[in-house]
Amino acid sequence: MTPPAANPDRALREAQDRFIAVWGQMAGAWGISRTMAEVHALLYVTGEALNTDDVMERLQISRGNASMSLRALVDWHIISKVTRRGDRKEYFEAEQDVWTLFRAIVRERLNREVDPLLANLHEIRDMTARHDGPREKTQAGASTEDARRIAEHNKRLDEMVEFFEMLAGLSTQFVSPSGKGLRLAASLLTKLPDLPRGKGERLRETGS
Amino acid sequence: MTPPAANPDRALREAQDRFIAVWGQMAGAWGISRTMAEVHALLYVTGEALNTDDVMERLQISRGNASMSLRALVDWHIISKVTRRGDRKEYFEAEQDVWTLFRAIVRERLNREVDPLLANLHEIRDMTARHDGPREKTQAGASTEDARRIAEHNKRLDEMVEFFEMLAGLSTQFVSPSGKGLRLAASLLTKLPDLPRGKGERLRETGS
DNA sequence: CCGTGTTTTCATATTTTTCTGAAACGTTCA
DNA sequence: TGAACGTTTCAGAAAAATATGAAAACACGG
Repeated sequence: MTPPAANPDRALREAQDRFIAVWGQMAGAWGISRTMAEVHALLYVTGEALNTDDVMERLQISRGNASMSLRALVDWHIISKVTRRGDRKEYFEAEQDVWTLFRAIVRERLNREVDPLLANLHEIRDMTARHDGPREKTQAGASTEDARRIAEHNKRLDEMVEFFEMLAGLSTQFVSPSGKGLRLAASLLTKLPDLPRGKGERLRETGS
Repeated sequence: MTPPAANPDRALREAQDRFIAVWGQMAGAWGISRTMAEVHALLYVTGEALNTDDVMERLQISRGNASMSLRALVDWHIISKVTRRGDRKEYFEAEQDVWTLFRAIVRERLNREVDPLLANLHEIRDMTARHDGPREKTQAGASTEDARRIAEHNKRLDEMVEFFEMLAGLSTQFVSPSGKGLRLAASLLTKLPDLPRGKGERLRETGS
């Protein structure tokens, strides 16, 4: 499956290609398209600044596709445009620090996915806000039963909102200033086995 | 866009539908298909145990689709099969604790995505292992230049491997025993502003 | 304001993913 | 064993996501 590869150049090229393929498969995990991931992989793994034609050629994709993908990656802030004096072409290079890369991805997904989700959850929660207390019997029927079901519904939503707010807050820490939160995460790993529960700090209890 | 909804039942139903829609949009983020997410949302938001026909009807999907989705969700361990005495139908109910749900998802993605990725990265790293040191000039050409490029390549891969090993380790903590790691994460949030950097702590360890 | 080299756009084509529905397959109970 | 019920499978249909490529839009230098 992996022929020894005679000379260094060949080995390097093969390793790069394989990295690109593997990274491409992770596309789903990053929430980007396969090709985008491959373009990023190429830029990352070569460490060079490449132009659209380089990318087209190496990845065998169309100009339009390359252009779109590169732009999207720039929007994601994980590659950046580089211009060379005396050369009208635009070059692109990938962020080389893995942590920075990861931070950018988390930040972006936070903005694109978690924030909107939270907004929606809040709205949804409000839809049944007025109905939950032991209020008047809005209709004839079993208002008590209704109230119970709605109360449970609201509890579920509240828990979910709380959870995602926690997640968003945590991610923001991870992401913001200079990524110090991340280092923390790493250090956690090494000293976690016996975790330092700060104080009484129960965060809920969610009895099913 | 959101009519006040006269009676409680109606409000509840609308809130549920909207939750299902919103959750369905997050499907990509969880790495599952839209319908799967909707089915899960339905089970979660109603809090009831439903059978295939209930799901088909409420979501307006085919039997095959419902069956597939339910099974996949069971495989993901985020819903479970429930059998009722004296009823031949199979019912399904969703895990109601958000943290448990999240843990299940993380665990699953760890197994399905991160672990294979790490295996691949290691293999890829090995492809250029023999070429990196200031070794013999395998071929005629500029072996020094080759060596430099390969050394850089290896450095990039090593960093990436290290990163994902950290991530895998961290996630495992998050996920494993009884989710104690998660509680920790939450508490972090509340006391992070001034983070407790342990020591010089360069993350490393992880030797393959 | 042209000419040349480059990038962007976008309608159309292609590929991939997801869904459907009906047949095949189990199970249980008389 | 076989009728009644229920679940799973899967080939083909439908839908969604991606890619292509040629034309339009840009950007300069002259």
